[in-house]
Amino acid sequence: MEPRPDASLSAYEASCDGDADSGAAVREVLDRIGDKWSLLVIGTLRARRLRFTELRQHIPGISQRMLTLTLRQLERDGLVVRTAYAEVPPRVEYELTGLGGTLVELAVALGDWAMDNRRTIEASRAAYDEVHVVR
Amino acid sequence: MEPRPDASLSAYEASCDGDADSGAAVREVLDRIGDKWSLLVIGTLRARRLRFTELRQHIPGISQRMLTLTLRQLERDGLVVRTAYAEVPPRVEYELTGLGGTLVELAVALGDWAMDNRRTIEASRAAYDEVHVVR
DNA sequence: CGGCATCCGGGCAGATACTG
DNA sequence: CAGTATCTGCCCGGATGCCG
Repeated sequence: MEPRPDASLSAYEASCDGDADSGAAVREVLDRIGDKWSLLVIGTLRARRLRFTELRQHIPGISQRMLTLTLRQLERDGLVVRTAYAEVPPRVEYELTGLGGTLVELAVALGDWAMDNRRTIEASRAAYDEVHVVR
Repeated sequence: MEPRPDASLSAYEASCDGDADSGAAVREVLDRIGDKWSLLVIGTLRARRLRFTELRQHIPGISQRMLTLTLRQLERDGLVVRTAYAEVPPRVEYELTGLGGTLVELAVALGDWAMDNRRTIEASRAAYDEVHVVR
């Protein structure tokens, strides 16, 4: 399929216009970047390339396993490049690709949105629970 | 997707600057909107309020259960309002709140990004698999 | 129509141990 | 240091049935 001819036509609108598999494509990509860690990893790499352990320290709560798996997926999708140096001890660095660079802005924007609105969301949750709690 | 007034300080930077739980807050919110369906639901509601069944039709592949659960979470977070009409047969409509409206732009931007880059990503995956496939 | 309750299977993700 | 390998538990999410 050709790139969208009309820039004002969003993916959601396009997916309503009879292009059956474009919606599926959006979901497929959204599944990848919308998982638990991908956006966080991408956002953490916004400034500079980082080593595996550095990356892990900047993302509290991620396990070694999940960081490895997430990085493999991002590498496969062409969002991140992995560079291993033949040294002892080994050193591996990760950095964003050009494609990853176009996504990092959105990742940071989402992170900022989360920061800006977390108080509001917490309050909303508390209010909701106040009403819906099962006593 | 307007940058914040103090555009120099992103959430990621802030989370590196000693505010220990801001990173956790970002992850918490990202967990919510970064799940399988939330962004899709929000994006689908960008134009107008929709009934439950309409929503479901616009999001192929979502089960009734997951749509219900997703809508409950979004309602709890104050991103969506649920309006039930006392009619027979019953009618329930969902629409974005003001807060949800600020997020929908990011959701659409992500969807557009996914659409614009899906070819590239597919190619990257194919190339990666070509090298890494286990024969 | 728009749910909720229940069951259940697969895979996601943590913990641990081991390796180049 | 930067991973793999393996086991395991548990939660996500689909299917089904029932209800207001």
